Amino acid sequence: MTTRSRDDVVRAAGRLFASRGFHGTSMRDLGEELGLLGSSLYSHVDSKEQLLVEVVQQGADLFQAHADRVAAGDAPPEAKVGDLIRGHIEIITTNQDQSATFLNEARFLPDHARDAIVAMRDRYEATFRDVIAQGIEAGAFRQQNPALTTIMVLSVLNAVIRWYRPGGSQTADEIGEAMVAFVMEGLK
Amino acid sequence: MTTRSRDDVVRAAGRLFASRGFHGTSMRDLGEELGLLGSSLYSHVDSKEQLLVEVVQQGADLFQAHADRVAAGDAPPEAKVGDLIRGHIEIITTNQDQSATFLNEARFLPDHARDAIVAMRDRYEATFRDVIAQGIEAGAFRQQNPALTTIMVLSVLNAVIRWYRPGGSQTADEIGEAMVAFVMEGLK
DNA sequence: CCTACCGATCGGTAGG
DNA sequence: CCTACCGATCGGTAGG
Repeated sequence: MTTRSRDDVVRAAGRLFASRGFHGTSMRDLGEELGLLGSSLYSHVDSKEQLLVEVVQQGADLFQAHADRVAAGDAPPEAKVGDLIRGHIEIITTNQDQSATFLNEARFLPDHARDAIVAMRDRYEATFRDVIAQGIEAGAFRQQNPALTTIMVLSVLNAVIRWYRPGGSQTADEIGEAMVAFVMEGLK
Repeated sequence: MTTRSRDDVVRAAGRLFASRGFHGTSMRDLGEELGLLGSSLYSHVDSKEQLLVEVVQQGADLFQAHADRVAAGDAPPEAKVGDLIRGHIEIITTNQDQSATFLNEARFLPDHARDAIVAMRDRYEATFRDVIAQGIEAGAFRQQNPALTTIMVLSVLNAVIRWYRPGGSQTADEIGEAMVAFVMEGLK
């Protein structure tokens, strides 16, 4: 094995934070995962907290970038909702470590970083909510409370990180399409 | 403040495990929460792990007892689904600490205890699935995959622990009824 | 990236 | 329930 890059360290941190939790992972655990000593990690990063910040930020960025892309498009609300869902599932299933760390460990972030992540999550939710509200206004969806609907939709989508396993009975795409069908049925 | 009972210790453990996580809670933290030293806790319990086992078990028992009660009744499947949902939300909203610890920290249980909890959760899911399957068979619900539907329904219900706050804009009962309405719409 | 540490904190025990 | 500890482990640093 050759020498490790900073990115290798962050990626390994995501893996361990996702499976053992931030507080359940020691710097020595992380070193072992990479074949080096815990103390050697400090030539790549300043602190354990910094690793958490970066992994969570990566997760948040993936979701936000995707939502911005969909929101900027000119598709009708119905199509946008489908794209939002498909993208969300794709991100979770292909970036499980960052997604799980973002969804489960963000609460352990230091105050400043946590505030920033909460703001991003709120903006992400707002994107869903706005598109759903537009669909209601356009008459494509039935009358309903867009805020509550958004929470419920994201609950189902986020829970996928809890039960999805690559190589399981359903592919990531199948799950995405099942989620789209499920949500569309609820919206109309 | 008078002397603490073993039950006080378990309850306080639930509070801290729910908010800081199992690995983010030290026995000294827990002692402080109760106004005594960490070492004094060992006159009430054998280990920190034992506390986790008990809190998670309490959570699991609440859900399971409720599901068994509904399943044993002779109401039609449609009514049973509503009762299962209402009870689930009521347990989460009135036992937030045990519910959060059960839902978020069970993965940190020692192997033997975790296996038992996973088995209980599977049985709980099976109760939902069976009632939904009965509803489909009876023609009350549309044709669908009961296993996938159950996962999605429980995803929405379990996520309530993440956003419900007592004294918020919606009462626990209102949330329960909103969940029943949402799920019923999806089932039919 | 390792050697060799540091002070702080961890879960837990003996004895009262 | 406290006093007084224990060995192990924690995040992190200095110096090479």
